[in-house]
Amino acid sequence: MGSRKKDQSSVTRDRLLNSALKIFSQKGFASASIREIAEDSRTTLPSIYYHFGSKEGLYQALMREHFSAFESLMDEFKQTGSARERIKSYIISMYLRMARDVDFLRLMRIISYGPPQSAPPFDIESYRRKFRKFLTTMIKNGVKSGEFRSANADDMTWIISAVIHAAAEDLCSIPGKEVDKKKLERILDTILDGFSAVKRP
Amino acid sequence: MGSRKKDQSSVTRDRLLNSALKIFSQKGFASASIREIAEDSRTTLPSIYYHFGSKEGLYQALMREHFSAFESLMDEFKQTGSARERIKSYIISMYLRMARDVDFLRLMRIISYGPPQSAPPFDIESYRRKFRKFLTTMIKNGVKSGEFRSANADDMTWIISAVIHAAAEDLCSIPGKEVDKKKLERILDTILDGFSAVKRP
DNA sequence: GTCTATACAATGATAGAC
DNA sequence: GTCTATCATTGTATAGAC
Repeated sequence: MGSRKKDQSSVTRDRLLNSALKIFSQKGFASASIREIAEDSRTTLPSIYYHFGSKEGLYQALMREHFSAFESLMDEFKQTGSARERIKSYIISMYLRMARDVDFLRLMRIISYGPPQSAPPFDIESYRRKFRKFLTTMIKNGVKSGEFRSANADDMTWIISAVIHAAAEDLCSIPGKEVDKKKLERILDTILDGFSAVKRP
Repeated sequence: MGSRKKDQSSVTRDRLLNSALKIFSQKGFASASIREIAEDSRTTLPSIYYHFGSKEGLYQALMREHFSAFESLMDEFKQTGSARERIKSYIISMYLRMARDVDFLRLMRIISYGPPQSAPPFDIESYRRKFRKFLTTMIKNGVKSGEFRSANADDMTWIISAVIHAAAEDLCSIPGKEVDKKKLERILDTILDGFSAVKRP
């Protein structure tokens, strides 16, 4: 620890993390073999135990590393413009962030929607709650200001969540991505028209 | 074969299929062990090989059996009422059908969104295409009749697909189901307001 | 810190008795 | 048709040399 340049140890560690993301995102936790991760990283099996203690330790380190980037998206978001603008801007920025880390997105999907208890516990749910609360607040502000109809704000949040969910799914799909930034903007406009108190021109 | 009542053979077969749905839907294909399926069905391991040839044969038989029910939903749908009514009616009927076969829904989710190639190939995609074509046609009819705005019909289809996708996800989630028939109806109304050519009263 | 070699458990599949 | 017993393979994890 504490050397000026990257020593052999941290190089091995980084290579293991990169290969772990690659293999875990392809096969999930249970079906991925640490033998394959060791081979892919061009190190050996005991290196995993030296650096991370166990298969689960490697997995936890990987999750922590990538997850914080999505957390900070909410914290650093600038609340300016109309509710419609704010919602669109945030969802688009989230979409662009997801597009830059598709392998991790795939891993999250496998963990979330794959067999329960097939992966070690990791608190994804608290992030989801934070996201939904963030979104609901923006929507309720839009209702309060008269920009949106006084329909059920939870329903509206559910709809936007379904959209970002499906957009993430599209990013993960290998063949024929259907969504891009422009399409997502159109989709959000169509949906926000359903929220709007007055008809869009 | 061809006995008047259920003979021991078909009883064993049915028990194996029931246990297979239970275990596969909990653990996915790769992580499920046929030993556990044999135990759960209170038969033995070689029975699986006698009736289905292999682990994959058991899986294929299970998928075929449950999948046809969802196929027939489209074929038997009565096309009456406005575009809005037809879309709502079809999505709700699909939702109710899903709610009656949640274990299979979980299995489909694990297969679709889990690790690729961790399960034997089964053509789910052709069903999805059929579903989307079915939906697009209803929407385009609504545009043609002037009931919906002349916005992008593919975007509208994508939105409805995202909704049924998220509703399925909600059905699969163990704790705190958020959606029910009433909420789904409200959600569809809010979304269809965004499609509508005139403002709803 | 990194390697070779290996212990140990669990899996899919099969042989052969009944 | 159903069982007990067993094989070959693969998985996580570790011991010990360097």
